[in-house]
Amino acid sequence: MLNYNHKEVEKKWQEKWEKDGLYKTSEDTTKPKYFILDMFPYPSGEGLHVGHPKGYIATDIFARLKKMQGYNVLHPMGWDAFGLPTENYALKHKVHPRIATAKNIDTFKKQLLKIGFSYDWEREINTTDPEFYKWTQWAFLKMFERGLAFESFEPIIWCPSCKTGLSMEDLEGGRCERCDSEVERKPMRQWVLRITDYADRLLADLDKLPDWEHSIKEMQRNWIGKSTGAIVKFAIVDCRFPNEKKIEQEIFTTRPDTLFGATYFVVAPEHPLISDFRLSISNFNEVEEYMKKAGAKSDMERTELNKEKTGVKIEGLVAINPVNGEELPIFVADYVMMGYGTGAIMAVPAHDERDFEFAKKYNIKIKPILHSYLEFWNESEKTLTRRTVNPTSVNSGNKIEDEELLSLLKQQAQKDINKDPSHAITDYGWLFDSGFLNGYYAIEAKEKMIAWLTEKGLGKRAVNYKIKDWVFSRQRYWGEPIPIVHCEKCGAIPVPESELPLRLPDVEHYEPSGTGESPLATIPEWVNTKCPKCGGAGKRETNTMPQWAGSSWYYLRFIDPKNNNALIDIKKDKYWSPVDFYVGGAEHATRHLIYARFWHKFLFDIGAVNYEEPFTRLQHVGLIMAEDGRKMSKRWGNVINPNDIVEKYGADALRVYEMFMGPFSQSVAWSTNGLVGARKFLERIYNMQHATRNMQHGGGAGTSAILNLLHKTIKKVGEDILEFKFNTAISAMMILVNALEKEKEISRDTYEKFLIILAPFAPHITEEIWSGLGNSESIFKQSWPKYDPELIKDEKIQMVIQVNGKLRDTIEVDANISEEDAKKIALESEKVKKFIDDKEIMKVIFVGGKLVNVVVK
RNA sequence: GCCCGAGUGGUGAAAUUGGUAGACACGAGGGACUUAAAAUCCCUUGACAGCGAUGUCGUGCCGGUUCGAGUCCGGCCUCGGGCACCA
Repeated sequence: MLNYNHKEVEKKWQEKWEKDGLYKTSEDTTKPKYFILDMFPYPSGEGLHVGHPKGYIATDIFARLKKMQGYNVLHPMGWDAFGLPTENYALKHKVHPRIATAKNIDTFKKQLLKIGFSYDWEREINTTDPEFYKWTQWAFLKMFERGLAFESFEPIIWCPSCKTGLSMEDLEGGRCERCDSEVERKPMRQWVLRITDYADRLLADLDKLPDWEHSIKEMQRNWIGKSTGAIVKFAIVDCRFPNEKKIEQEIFTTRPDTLFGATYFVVAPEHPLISDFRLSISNFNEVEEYMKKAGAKSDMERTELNKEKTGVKIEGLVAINPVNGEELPIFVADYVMMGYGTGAIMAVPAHDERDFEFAKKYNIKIKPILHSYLEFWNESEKTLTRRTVNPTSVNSGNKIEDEELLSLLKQQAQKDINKDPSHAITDYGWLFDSGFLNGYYAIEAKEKMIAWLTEKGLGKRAVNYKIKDWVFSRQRYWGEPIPIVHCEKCGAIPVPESELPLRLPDVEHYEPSGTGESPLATIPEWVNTKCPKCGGAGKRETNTMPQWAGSSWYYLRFIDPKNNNALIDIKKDKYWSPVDFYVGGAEHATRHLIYARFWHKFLFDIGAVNYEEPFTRLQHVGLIMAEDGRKMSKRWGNVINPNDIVEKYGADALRVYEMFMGPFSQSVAWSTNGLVGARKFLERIYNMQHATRNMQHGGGAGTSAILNLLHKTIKKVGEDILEFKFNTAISAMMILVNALEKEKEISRDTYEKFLIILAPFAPHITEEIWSGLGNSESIFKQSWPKYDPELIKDEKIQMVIQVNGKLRDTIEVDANISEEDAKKIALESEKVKKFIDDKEIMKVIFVGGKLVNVVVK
């Protein structure tokens, strides 16, 4: 038996490929292109574990296939290296983040190189490289020019442990995603990107991405969270002067059709209305106390305590319902959020669960105004039947004119609310007690109400999004400096493009101040500068950009990594963009992938790129769990380093095993036994060289059964790779190997074709065998074998014979057997006869090339 | 609570438009080779009954459509993911 020495072989070929520039990207634009991209890693201090390369292996196999099929393939790698994890690591270990980053990248790269990826390392990028972040800053300035980047003074989310402001996307369950601390609200100056301006396009264009996974699109839709409804103006009146309208307070509602059912009005504890009217509020002390209590609660507590709603009635003020002039009591309650809509709502307890709960607790009137069904008691059968009142049974089809029917619906609604509170939830139905909306169905009533409000100037159609503008500044050191100078005379002035990159100063101390000031603020020689506009004294912006800045556009730079004049050459972008296939973790669905789509659309708007969406096809990679079923983590001590696996079993075994584990996007637990299986599979292939040793090149095509199987395998492997079904591709190759092993001799041609289709999975061992067979050119310069459609046709098939759908016999017949012959053979089968002997044959069903089913009674 | 997705052997899993359920692999059991072990090779391996041929049952549960359902429809249950007082 030959002994396969993976260590020697893998090293040999990795050096040779590197020396020959085998993976250098071709710029021959006459060929079709394919841009296949991994989400570039964040080089942490911990190095890669075996789960990380899973996606990289998949894209590598795909890239190699595409290259062998004649495409110009762009398959690059780089480093997303700015941000808190490195900075915290650096503080802890007392090394400068720059040094730590360089060290971590070195570790990561060494790990990746051992696995034998076909990356074009000449295009390697690093977000912390000034030549790279020059363009991150440039894009920021372009946004600033267009008012998309602006300074805001609204309170933001602050992580006391990371000592920085965060964006909505940086939270996980209301806590800091990075350190799991409870976050606070902190009023401070910050830079914000107006991503909400793009919310509608980000949502609508998801429909233009058919090759994105459904689940990820769904997550983005939920995150953007579009609601359509109306803004309605309520007058706020001081009870002492009922005829004097103080102000108009707007509310947002998705259900303007239920305006007649509003029985109270609520404002968020942070709402300015309260302090503006403090003199009108007779119980201001009580209200103020509630506001303080609510303010002391973190966002976490506020949502966790959602079982019991709290609030305080504001005495001395009422809100006037614009549709009927009714006076509504006003409450302050923390179930209404300042950050969504207008921070004030009309409450319709009969048709909203939350309002219902609150109204019950504080004894507020619950007034139903719509319902959809009636119940009838059948005395003889003693049953209660529920009948939905449907539009067709009603007059013209869309409006109930019958007063009696409406009054029955009203009685039913009242009955249901008294009986079972769960009936009180928002429901669609026919309206009553609603003035001009009486008799209409809710959906139409909504439109009628919007039209009415608009006409009277009391409101208008409105859209609200859950997505918030992107808080874009961090009060930390390790990030891109924001290229702005503050001048007392001129305000915030952009650093001129010619001065980019604005380099991050190299300093000894970069500890966060914790006060909301960036560590950069402590370096006077850096902070103090001239105003680019007036030349007077100016101070540099000291906040830095968040970790997600560079990753929002990095993929473009791979196309043109060394361009000094532009972010990307528009012609090169035209050829290579968009990314044809993007593979990475699902955890980026609502952060990186939304940010990148936003930046890309912006770059498109300013004419910097040609296409509106950056990623055509998107696939998420399933996690690899530890053997104990938990996540691999230092904390559990169950991390497996790919270096150890490569050392012991070889990179090819690792690659084949990770692709064979199960469906690509599913998470699976690591199994060393399974890995050993992959290694054995490769050894068997290596040892098969014996059987081919004496064969002449191109000689002996092999038996027809083997040829048939070979061509079926070529077809299946090619198709499965394109669909990311690597597990079944490998299984097909295993079936072929099992069959080849049973042969005394293997044709050289068959063996070589098989090696080529295996090569993307196991590049080292196949290249070694390939060269050992006397081939001087790399196996990766071969073109992907074509299967012969004639050869994969089966002449004989196993025809299944069923009786009443149950398998009773299988008989080998000609593949193109006629219906008549098939039925005849089926009925003559001894096994079948046993089951139809004493029965009447009702019919016989024939499915060509598959089966005969005899139906008997 | 709301929105997605998924439930198949001891395990990871396969299964064109509805057409042989469990491919392929791991594990387990048995055997060959060996002084012995490892490695390798061969056989068995969904459950139940049977010496066997074979039969019955079987894709989370209940029901339906169909000659025929893992696959389609209706109603549940469980698990995973996302969002979470978003008006």
